[in-house]
Amino acid sequence: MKEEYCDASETIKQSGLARTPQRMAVLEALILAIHPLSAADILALTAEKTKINRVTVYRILASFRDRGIIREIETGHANSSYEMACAHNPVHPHFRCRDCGRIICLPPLTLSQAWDWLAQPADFTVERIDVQLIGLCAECIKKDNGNTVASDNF
Amino acid sequence: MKEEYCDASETIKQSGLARTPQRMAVLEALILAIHPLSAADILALTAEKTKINRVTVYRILASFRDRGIIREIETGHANSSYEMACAHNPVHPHFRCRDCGRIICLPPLTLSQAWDWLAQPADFTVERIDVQLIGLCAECIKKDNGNTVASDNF
DNA sequence: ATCATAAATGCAACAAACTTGCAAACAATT
DNA sequence: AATTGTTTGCAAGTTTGTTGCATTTATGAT
Ligand SMILES: [Mn+2]
Ligand SMILES: [Mn+2]
Ligand SMILES: [Zn+2]
Ligand SMILES: [Zn+2]
Repeated sequence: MKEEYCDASETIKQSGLARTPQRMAVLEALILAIHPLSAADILALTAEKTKINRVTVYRILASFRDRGIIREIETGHANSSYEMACAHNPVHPHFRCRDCGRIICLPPLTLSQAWDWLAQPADFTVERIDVQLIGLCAECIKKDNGNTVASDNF
Repeated sequence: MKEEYCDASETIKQSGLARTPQRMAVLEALILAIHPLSAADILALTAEKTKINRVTVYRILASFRDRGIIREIETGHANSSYEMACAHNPVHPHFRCRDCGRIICLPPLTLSQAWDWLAQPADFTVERIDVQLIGLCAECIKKDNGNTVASDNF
C-alpha cells in the first residue's frame, strides 16, 4: 500500500511539536509499518529504542492524529489502530477480522466492488460491510459555534 | 428509516430463546427506537418496565446479535449501538458525531454520493468516511476449520 | 396444576483500553 | 547557561464490557 517513506524528523518539525525521542520512535514505527499498528504494538516497538510510557504513547498518538499526521482506524470494542496519513498513504478501506481483530489495508474500492467480495470469498471471507460518515452533528455544530467562529476570525 | 414494526413476542419465539420479561423489554425498546440504542440507553429504557441488570442487557444483546435479530453498530472506543436487523430495516450506512457520539441512520448510499457530502455540508458536516469489510482473515479461517467442519458434518 | 430441568438472570469481581492530575524532566529559545 | 513552556512518567480513575457462580425462572413433560 505504502511505497515511499516520510522523514520522521521533518514531519515532527513541521507540526510544531517538540522533537522528543518518544515522538521520533512512535513516528518511525508508523512510517516503517506495513500494517496499521495498535497502541500496544507501538509501545512494544518503541520501548526497544527509548524509555517510553504507555500513557505517553496514547498522548503522542492523539496529538499526531489531531494534526492529521496519522489516521486512527477504529475497530469497535476499544482497540484502535493507527497508520500514516501522509501523501504516500492515501485514504483507503480496511478489512477487519472479527475473530483476531487483525486490520488489513485494502486498495481503493467502490461499494459495489466491496459487495462482490461477499459472494466471492478470496483469501479472507467478508461477512459484512460497514460504512460510517464521521463528522459533527447539527447539535454539536451549534454548541461548538462560539469556539469555532472565534478562531475563524483570524 | 424503519416504517413498520416487528412483533417482539413472535421474534423471540422464532429464535428459540426463552421469552423472558427482560428479553421482551430489550426487543420492544429496539423495535420502537428511532435511532440505534447503546447498552446504557437500553438499560435505562428497560429498567422502567422490568427488573433488569446491566450484565443481562449485554448478554441479551449478544444473543440477539448472534442470531441476526439485531445489528451491532461499532463506534470505536467501545460504545456500540444496536438496531433491529429485521426486514423493515435493511443494512444502511450511519453518520456518527465525533463529538457527542450520536449515531444517525442514513439512507442507502453509494460511496461517491457519500463523498459529495464532504463538500456540501448539510445539517451535519462530514469530515471522514470509514469503510470496513468485516469477516474472517485467512489465519482465522484455518484455525477455526476444525470446529466449523465438525459441526458442518451434521 | 405440579415437577423437573435446562436456561436465564443477578451479583460481585474482573479485565482491557483509555484518561486525568500533577510533579519531575526535558526541548527550544534566548 | 538560564528560562520557560512543553512533554513525560507515574498513580489513580473511568468506561465499557466480561466471567464465574449461586439463585431464579421459563418451558415442556407428567
Ligand atoms: Mn490502511
Ligand atoms: Mn441504522
Ligand atoms: Zn483473524
Ligand atoms: Zn454531536
